[in-house]
Amino acid sequence: MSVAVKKSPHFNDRKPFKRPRPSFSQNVDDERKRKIFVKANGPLPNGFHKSPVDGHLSTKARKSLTLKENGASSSVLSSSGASSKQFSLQEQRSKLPIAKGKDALIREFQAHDVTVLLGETGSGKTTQVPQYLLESGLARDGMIAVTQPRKVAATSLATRVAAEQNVTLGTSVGYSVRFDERFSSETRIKYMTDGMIVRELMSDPLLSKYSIIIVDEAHERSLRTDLLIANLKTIQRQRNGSQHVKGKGKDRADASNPLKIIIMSATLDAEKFGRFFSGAKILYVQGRQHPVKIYHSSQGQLDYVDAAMRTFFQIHTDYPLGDVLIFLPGQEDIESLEKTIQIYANQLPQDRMSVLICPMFAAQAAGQNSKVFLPASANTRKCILATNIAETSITIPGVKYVIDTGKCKEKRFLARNTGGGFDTLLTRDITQSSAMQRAGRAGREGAGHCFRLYTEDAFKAMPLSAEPEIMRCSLSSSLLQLKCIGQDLETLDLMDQPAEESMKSSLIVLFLLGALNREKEITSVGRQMAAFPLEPIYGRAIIASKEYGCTQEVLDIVSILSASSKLFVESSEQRDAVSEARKKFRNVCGDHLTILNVVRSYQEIAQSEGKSSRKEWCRRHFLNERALLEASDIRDQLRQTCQRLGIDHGVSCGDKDDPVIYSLGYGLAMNIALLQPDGTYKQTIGQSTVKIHPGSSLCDKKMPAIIYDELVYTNQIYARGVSRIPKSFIVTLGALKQS
DNA sequence: GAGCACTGC
Repeated sequence: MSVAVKKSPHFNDRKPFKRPRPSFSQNVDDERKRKIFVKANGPLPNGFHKSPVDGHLSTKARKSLTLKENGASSSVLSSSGASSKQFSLQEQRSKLPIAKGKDALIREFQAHDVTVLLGETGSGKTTQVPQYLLESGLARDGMIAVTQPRKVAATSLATRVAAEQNVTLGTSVGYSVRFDERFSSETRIKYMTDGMIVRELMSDPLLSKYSIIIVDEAHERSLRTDLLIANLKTIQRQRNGSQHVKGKGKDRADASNPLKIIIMSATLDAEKFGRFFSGAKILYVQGRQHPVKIYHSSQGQLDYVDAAMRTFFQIHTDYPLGDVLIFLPGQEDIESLEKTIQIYANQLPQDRMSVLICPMFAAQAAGQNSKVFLPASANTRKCILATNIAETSITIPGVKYVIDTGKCKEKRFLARNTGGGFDTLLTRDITQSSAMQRAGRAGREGAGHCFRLYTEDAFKAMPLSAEPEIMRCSLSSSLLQLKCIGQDLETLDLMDQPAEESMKSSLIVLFLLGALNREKEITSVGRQMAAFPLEPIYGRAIIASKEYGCTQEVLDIVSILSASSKLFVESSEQRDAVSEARKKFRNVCGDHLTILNVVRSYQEIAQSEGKSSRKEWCRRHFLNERALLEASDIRDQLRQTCQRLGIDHGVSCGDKDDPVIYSLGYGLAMNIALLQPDGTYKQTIGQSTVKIHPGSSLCDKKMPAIIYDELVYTNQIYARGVSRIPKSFIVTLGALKQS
């Protein structure tokens, strides 16, 4: 396996790059001095074990549990006719760290209404606990919901657990995510996204179908997880409250339907969940991970891209075969590092392992991203340059070495008192839990190494975990949803309360959109907006499209805008070809109608051509077909909502542009900027000077007035998704606002 | 002339 390499690489000193960069030196001693790592002596940082530890369960600073060994097979499984494959699944189950604590766990779940279960990766808690609960009968006749922040997690976990239960997916074990669900009346364990169950709150405020709700990955503190947890606390009080009051309890319809809550989280921040649910039992399960040796840089690295490059070649020359995963904040750094590594790799001696570079980031075309999953040819080391996409969303096999720059990009909403605000997208230091997660990526298949391009002191200075999303995103969508079920952000018992400015700004936004009245009560327009699974601004645009007779067009545009994949794929290599291909769809009005042109052209192709020529057409025009396919799912869903609300989704304005712009204008009424004499644009609400984003079709165009989808601050404040709008219409909108 | 982490309904 291991390949002998010479001690010192003979790289020449040519500096083909703009960035000032210390190069590898040419003699051995110098090179050793330049190594930027010290071996980790003493205790490893939190969360890493030098050797795998067998699972056990313990309570911290509470009475300890007596552990009972559990038999190899468990009684819940329908064992009749179990195949050998099934048998080996059971064997695997019983070997999971959590299996030893099974009986103790069940006892604790039985005794407590709320349990906080802390477990490291590989403990098996997410797949096993729901099955333990089911077999113990604790769920009674109700369902067990297991919530996940991500769709893929929900579906793949359900598939796994159905296999372990030896049932067909969708029978007793199922899942429910947007656009995809598999469950039936007999479903007892349902994996679902947290967004899905928050939506369910609107039709069933007590979530009465579920007798146990397990909130997984709670430490991620996603917006929807936080909203769910807050609601669960009140729901539990309502459903269980009367239990303890004898006599009176019988009057309540739901007294017979108590709710158990299990919060699952990584180890950090445990106490906080415990405090929030006073009286919650906190349990710990140890995980099973291969050991990862962590090295910290002996001094801070100002130029982390350069440091990553040097570290990569240090690994490449000194360490045996195994792929390297480098975490970088964004596309720009990835592309720059890709070039540098490639140039040096080309100069490697013939007898050395060769290097295969795989860049990976969300905006990249899907085909390029999937390259990382293919095994590299013999004697080749894969070097994966990735954003945070590889931290939680995607697991790459074969990674043995991780290089962590300690940086990531973070989107943060800056609320304004005037209503709305803008997003910032800036590079910042990661958190300790993120650093541990990144390091863990080296220990998926065997022992690994993680090289941190920051000092141990810098690690200790990092915040433990990320600030909850609710503290740093726009709240208008959540506020509207809460208003629908008679709740308010201000009165809801949240784990962390968002800043007052942020709540105020979202109130103003919803008021200006006509979703709330002056008394902060939800209006009928507001209810309609909330029915759409969209940002309120786009819900408003659809409602306005009814008046302008262009619902079909607005649905087409809004579906693309709310798809998660980008419509236009990035390819830095063929920038000219891309802009040439894009010209074909360009509409003078701007980006929204350009999108509409793309959708219409694609629909034409889709009607007459087969799957493969559709694909080819997209490739030729540098379009991301995934975005178009996803948008078509979203459009179907929006059409259903329209139908429910009595909006005719088939109404079209044909080739007219103005009705579409006007409808969008209703939603984007706060997102208007006017051209200044000096050629810049200035917001009509708020004081900021904004620039049209270079990716926009209106970039460098001078329009008297524009509407935009969003503002993003990077180096300047950029308006993205821009269309021109007649000044006279702004007056109309303004007049409407006052009425 | 200049750029965009990741989710979710």
